[in-house]
Amino acid sequence: MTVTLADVAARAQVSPATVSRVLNGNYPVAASTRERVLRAVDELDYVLNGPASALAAATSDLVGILVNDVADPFFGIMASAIQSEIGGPGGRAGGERLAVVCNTGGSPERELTYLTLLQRQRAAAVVLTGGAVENGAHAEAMGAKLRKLGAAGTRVVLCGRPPAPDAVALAFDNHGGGQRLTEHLIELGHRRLGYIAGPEERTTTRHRLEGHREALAAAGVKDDPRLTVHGRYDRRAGYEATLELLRRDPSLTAIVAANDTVALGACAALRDSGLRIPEDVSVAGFDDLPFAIDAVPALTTVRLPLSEAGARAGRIAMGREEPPPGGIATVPGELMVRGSTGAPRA
Amino acid sequence: MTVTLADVAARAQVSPATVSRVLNGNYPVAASTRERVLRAVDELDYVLNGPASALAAATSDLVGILVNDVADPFFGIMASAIQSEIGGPGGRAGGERLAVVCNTGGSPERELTYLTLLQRQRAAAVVLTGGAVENGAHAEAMGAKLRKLGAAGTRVVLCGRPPAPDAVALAFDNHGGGQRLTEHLIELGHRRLGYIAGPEERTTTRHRLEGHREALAAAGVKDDPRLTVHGRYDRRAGYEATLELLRRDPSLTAIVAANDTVALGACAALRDSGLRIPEDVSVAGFDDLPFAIDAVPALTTVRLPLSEAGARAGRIAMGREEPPPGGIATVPGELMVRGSTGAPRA
DNA sequence: CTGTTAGCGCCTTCAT
DNA sequence: ATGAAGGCGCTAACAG
Repeated sequence: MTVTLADVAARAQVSPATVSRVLNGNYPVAASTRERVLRAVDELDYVLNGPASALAAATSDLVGILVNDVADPFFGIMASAIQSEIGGPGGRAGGERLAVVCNTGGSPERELTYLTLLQRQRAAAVVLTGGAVENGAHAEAMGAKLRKLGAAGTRVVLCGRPPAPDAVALAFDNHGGGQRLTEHLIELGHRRLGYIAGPEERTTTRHRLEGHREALAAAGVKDDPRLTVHGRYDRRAGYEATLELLRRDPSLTAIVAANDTVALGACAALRDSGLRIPEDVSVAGFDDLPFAIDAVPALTTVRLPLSEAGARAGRIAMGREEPPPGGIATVPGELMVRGSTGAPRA
Repeated sequence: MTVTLADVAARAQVSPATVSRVLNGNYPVAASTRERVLRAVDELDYVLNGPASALAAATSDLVGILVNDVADPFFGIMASAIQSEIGGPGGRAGGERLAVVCNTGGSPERELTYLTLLQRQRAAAVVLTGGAVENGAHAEAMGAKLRKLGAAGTRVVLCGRPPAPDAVALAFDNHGGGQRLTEHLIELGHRRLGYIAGPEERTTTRHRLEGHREALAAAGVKDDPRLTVHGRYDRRAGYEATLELLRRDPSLTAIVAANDTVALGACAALRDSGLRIPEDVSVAGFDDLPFAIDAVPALTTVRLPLSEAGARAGRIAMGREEPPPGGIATVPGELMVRGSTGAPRA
């Protein structure tokens, strides 16, 4: 029924092994023979059987990419960049590798489940993106799983995620970025700053928040715990948290959001409350997603090189670039000062 | 070295066949036996070999998703929704299916290449998203490829893509949406409308543009060809096209953009030109991506139910929902009137 | 450079 | 309800 390698071999009058060699191109084959084989492949419209090939060779052309949610540009951009680097020569059968994108929704259980599924597929590599959940038990389970993957020959790379044993890590400098952002606001003269943080248990949330607090402390600004509100990393959380912050302290002059999406929600809440940005309240985000520049006024934020980091993670995962020394690199963020922040009202 | 099914069988003191049956759960096994097997699996930390399993069973747990670029929320949202529906029971070994996301960049060649790669993987299903390129030769090659996939047992679903033979299609009503949008502007009193279209050869571009022209014709507004500019589906194209349109006709009072991203670029260009929205020039987009509502003023656009359509495509691809009658359904868009459109200046 | 020979690890009739 | 046996399609030594 379906055409197999043996059929091709018969038609080209060579052995199956030779056909395999031509297809994989990792072995010398006479030009004339190759020609004949390729013609037979074409005539028979033969398509290699991936599973069979993977079974025999004990490797596959699949690369796993774990994200919270591809619908979120933060992850979509990284996934896209990773993917752009996993193709190319070096692999089996044409060097084309497929990206398996897994939406974990940030759930530790799903992360583990997907890693097992990728292990089952004998994935060539796995890239985990975004912050991790802080939970001892889970961290341990995760570490064990990553170790097993590594032992099975799957390269593991963390992208925008804090370092972990047994994995190469490209970590974003969330701490430093958060710090510089708040320093910027303090320099502008702000003293009453509201902070809309992400979910409590995530590393990203904690690091950005710690940077913020450090900047406050360094400037001798007292950190009023009532001015920090936690919520999810989405627009609605930003909207509601802003209303809450305004309720708690109508005199605040700036709002720092966990990320750009949250910041947009904050802007909407401020507008709906009749407050001008930045005349009445300054707003800052984090990430510098594409839409940040189109906010009105344009959003002051910390630019993370998502695309560059993703591409690099992809290359490392493919063994096309050396891992950073010690297996860990910190990717800095860049403060982007735009129109949404200004001097506080008098 | 690596634990195999036989190892599990030995430890549980049953035959490999029994272990297989327990793992796949599609065959009666005594509760006590199952118990023993599962314990052995656990103790040995056994992980099924996907390729071997796929080879023997002649099916895989992979589902292909073709997109232009996951970094674009338009595609990211659909990919995310599709993915959310491909898991669940019904499949092999736990029913978890993996999504293989393929960035085609809109290139016909890459589309074909990825389809071959998915065919090679014996993918359980493939969902193609977004508009198609209009090109006879390519359409034919594509049709042939889809037919082969279908013949090999891979379910093929088109999502937000015009119908094609041998595939179930959920098509967006780009034509109708484009038409209603322009009708809206005409009703507001606009007569000089600039149109920023997408790339020439794409179905999405053509359908939206035709809807626009039809609305113009119906209202007896002459369609000045100089007021239509083609460009890519990105912000920069919108920016540049807007400057070009303003150059060609400074008297225009409205700009209709190919999509929301392009519309943001248009807004930026207008602001930079010192023009107010909508007092001087109205702007409209298409898609209603999440950021559209946060534009200032909020963007009038046509809402496409990307998430709903993606979810439905995913269910159909998994055989969990009946395909629409005739294999074709048209998904309507909804006109969202917001602040970026208003009456033309006097 | 090419053919021969064994599996890779699992599923699935066919018996029992 | 369980076991035995063959083969899924390909690759990787090993010869030649």
